[in-house]
Amino acid sequence: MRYGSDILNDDSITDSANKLVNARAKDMMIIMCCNCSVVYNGSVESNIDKAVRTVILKPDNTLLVHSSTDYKPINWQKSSSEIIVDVKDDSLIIKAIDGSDELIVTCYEVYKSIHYKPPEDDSKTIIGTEEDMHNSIIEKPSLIENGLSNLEHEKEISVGSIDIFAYDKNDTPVIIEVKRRKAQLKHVDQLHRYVEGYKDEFGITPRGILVAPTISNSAQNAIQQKSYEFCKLEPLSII
Amino acid sequence: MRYGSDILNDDSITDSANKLVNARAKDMMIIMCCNCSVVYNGSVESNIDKAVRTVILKPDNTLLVHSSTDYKPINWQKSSSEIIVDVKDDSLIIKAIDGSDELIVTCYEVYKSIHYKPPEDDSKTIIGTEEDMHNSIIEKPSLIENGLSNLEHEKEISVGSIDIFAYDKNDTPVIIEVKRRKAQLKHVDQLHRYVEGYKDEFGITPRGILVAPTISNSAQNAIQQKSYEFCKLEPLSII
DNA sequence: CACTGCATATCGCAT
DNA sequence: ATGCGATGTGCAGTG
Repeated sequence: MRYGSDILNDDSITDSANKLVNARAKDMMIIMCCNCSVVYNGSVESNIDKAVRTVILKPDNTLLVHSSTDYKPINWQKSSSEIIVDVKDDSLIIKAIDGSDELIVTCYEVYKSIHYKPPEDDSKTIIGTEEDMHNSIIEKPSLIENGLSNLEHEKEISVGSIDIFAYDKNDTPVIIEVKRRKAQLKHVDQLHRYVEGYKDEFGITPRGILVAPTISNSAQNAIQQKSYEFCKLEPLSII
Repeated sequence: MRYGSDILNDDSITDSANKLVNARAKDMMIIMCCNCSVVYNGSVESNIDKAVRTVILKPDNTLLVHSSTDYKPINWQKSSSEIIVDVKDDSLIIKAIDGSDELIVTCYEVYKSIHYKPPEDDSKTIIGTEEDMHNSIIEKPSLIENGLSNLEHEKEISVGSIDIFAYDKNDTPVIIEVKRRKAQLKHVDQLHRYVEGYKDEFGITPRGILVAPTISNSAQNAIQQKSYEFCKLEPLSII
């Protein structure tokens, strides 16, 4: 029963280790179904007990340990890590070290492995980002309101970078903060910082406009309390 | 050459699909090395061209498509999705639908698969979180300063939840915001919101203290400009 | 190197 | 369901 519920041990630990090292030398993707425990020591410390999991070791040195639930790996190390493979006490040990961050995967049995040579590059085209919203507004400022002029993208002030800066029809400066998802309190905070920073730096009180597809009730309250404005804009409606 | 650089096609698409459906019915983890293209339509739209990648389908309906680089999958759908498996035009199609979010993985060839029954639960113990810092402060307020009293954890006010609220030796209210990483401008924003909110709600001006292992220069400037305070605390030093 | 800010962020928890 | 806030957030872009 090759792919059945009984897990068959294909190789000895030594064989698995040799195959792994060979695959690494050829920049291959490595996926292992194995019985393993994991220790992480970094800015936090974590432990997971011995169990069957999926270990992925990518040619860029990313190391992922996936459990049977969730989007996120149960443990991982980023591509900036150094990989050290070793056999000790009949276990296959994969260490991924990134400065003082250390991830150690100890594999007691390797049940199945997949090794393959990945494509050289693997790109993704994506539409509907916040950047797309910026570009639409710059091209067509009337999406926000009529009469906006002298638009600046990513205007740097002392307390950060304003998404879009402009002047309205009365020549009042306008600070526009754009979000691709529902606007929340922290986004009002961010707009508030830019408005206060601009005031401190230039001595003029600008308008503040939060642009997003929707806004939470408390963010709406904060907007009103501070006399800012909200402007509804859907990321995918403007392509 | 079983795990070599030549990728051997194990099964027909129909066989792969049947095995996949069987494994799903048994709540198994499914990993496939396959030649696939992916389309995502949700709050953004994305496309990736046909190439060899790693597809993981978890029993909780998480669907991940991993490329050969990076921590993040190149495409994915969260566990809240519904999974539909189909065969069409000699391709294996996996759809993961979550409301109006739709991820479609089209597999043209399945080179290798791993199916296994995962452990029932797979927990992780972790030390050094922000919550650990909270608990240490509550147990020993002198980590911040001497004379703090009447500590409240997660005190709710109208504009959010204060990590730790207390009174100092002069009975002045103190708002403490804790971070486990380097404090940044947005964290000063957050503290600022709580301080202003408290002022509006209770008519008393509280002190504001940001607690973190380090702080960025601009955050330090903002702290001083607003007469808040910074208190250095390492997450792992207080266990 | 430090720092800001986006992300299909995800995820937990409380209302 | 809505919404806030942490995350070992990761990661690109900028100065």
